[in-house]
Amino acid sequence: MPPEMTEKDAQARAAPGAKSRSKAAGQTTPSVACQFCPLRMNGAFRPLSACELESVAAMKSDHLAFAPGEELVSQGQAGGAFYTLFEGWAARCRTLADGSRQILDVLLPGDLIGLPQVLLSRRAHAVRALTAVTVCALDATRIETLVERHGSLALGLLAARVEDMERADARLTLLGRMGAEQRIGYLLLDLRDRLARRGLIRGQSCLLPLRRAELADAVGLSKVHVMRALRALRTQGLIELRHRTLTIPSESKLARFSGYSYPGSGMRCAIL
Amino acid sequence: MPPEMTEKDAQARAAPGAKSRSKAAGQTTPSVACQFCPLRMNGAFRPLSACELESVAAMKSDHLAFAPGEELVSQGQAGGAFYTLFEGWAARCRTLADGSRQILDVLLPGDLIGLPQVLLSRRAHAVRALTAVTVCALDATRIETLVERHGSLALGLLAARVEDMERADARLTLLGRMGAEQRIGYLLLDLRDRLARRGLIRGQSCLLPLRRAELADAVGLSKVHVMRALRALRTQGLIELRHRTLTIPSESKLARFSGYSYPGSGMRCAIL
DNA sequence: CGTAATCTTGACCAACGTCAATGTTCGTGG
DNA sequence: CCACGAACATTGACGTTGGTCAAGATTACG
Repeated sequence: MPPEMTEKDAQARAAPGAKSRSKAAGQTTPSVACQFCPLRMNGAFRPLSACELESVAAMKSDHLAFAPGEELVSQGQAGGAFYTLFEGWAARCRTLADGSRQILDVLLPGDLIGLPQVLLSRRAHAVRALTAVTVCALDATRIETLVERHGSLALGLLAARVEDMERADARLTLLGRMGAEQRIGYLLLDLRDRLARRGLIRGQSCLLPLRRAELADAVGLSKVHVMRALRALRTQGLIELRHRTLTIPSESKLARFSGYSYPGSGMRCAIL
Repeated sequence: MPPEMTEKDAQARAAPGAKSRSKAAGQTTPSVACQFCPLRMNGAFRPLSACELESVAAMKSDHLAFAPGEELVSQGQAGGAFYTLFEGWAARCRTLADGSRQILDVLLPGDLIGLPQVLLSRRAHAVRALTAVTVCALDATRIETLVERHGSLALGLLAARVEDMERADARLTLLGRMGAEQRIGYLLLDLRDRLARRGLIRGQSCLLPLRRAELADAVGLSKVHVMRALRALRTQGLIELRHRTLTIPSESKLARFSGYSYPGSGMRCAIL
């Protein structure tokens, strides 16, 4: 079952799409104040009191940009990068000794990046930009006072982690007990749903910047088999995916097919 | 890939080993004070200040016993069971519509049970006793004041969740990118290691109460294929598993084989 | 317009699931 | 203490899912 890698694949995924781009890692760009954060206005975060929001805003130290393919956090070393993803897509992923890769989760705007390093001073996985990305850099040292001062914010942060854990459980079940077509269907629905809840899409179509190889790494299949599953789903009229555009004609139909169930009134990340 | 189920299997796993046992669900048994908790004395938990320990001890409301096969928490409904596993083994697991089952994690003494219900008022998975089990029942309503009063305890709780997440990531990689023998080897090492860090085993052998079917549900394989993998591991001299007794001659050899890496100075659950 | 990356497909092979039959262990009642 | 039966463990034979290889079509982008 371990899908081995060719020389070519390995070098392709080192920086997909990014060739000789001169934009270097973590460029500072014009900042956005938390109080006027469009994500927060969209209801992507749980509502905060004025006082809490002030403390959160004080944590933001910078606004950085990364090119597609760049690593925001790399596997193995210690250190304290701590971000909120503001714009674009990223992936938490783990690379094995044999070069094969598992995408642990796809990160969307509003998701927190780097909590493990902050709390555990260890990083078992990397975070890589899938598209061009901007992030809010957070001052990790302030998290202690934040938690001490705002108990309800700490609870919210905890609840967000627990919710992440539930999503992780769902993915585990997906890989352990479900077939290729269901895996793909589930992943696509999950992404669509998360985007929708953050007010980032409207119609029944949306942009899906993931390549086939990345889909494969996310659901634990080979690139070729992902193709087969996609074709099967298309044949059944469940999805349409061409030119990076995903269309799901009937969300409920696909949900039934892939065993996806809608999460409760989910508020996601706790802070910006 | 979805391992379907026979009629017989389904009814077997409903209450494995427990037939007409009269011991009912959640019997109260003699309690143990947190201050003298043997687990804490073994260093299973992160050290607490006297003040913190007092608050934690105040949360403990009862000490309950469950028979093997009983559900401590059942899938789907709302409600606030909140425990620390004190003695015995349990499993978080999710049952699919077709009757197949995924074990999301094996719970050992010291692990927290029920945080999702407390924080999310939703339970996407059940928790089932694998052996006879006793738990410390916690008063869920007190968690808010606990977090507000003891910031460092809240951070610890958060860190423990993040650490859990890392283990979940490892399991995902396991199912997505590794073969049957590696999956089994990894699971066994992980269990052994967690037991050892809590001072629950000493030699190179230990009791492994998991049945073959449960191993299978944990690593996303069929019962039969688990057998094949076990045989292969035994042939290679990596493990010996007979009569519920697991022996790992060379931990480092098995670790190398299965891609297992030892976690940092891990302190696990934050409270009792 | 040309080159490299990605997508797509077919043919073939390995890993894993399913079915079914036979031992083994263990608890229970005689 | 022994005999019985019900889970549980183990194994072989065979079918299905998914991986690998390799070639061509299409797209993205300079």
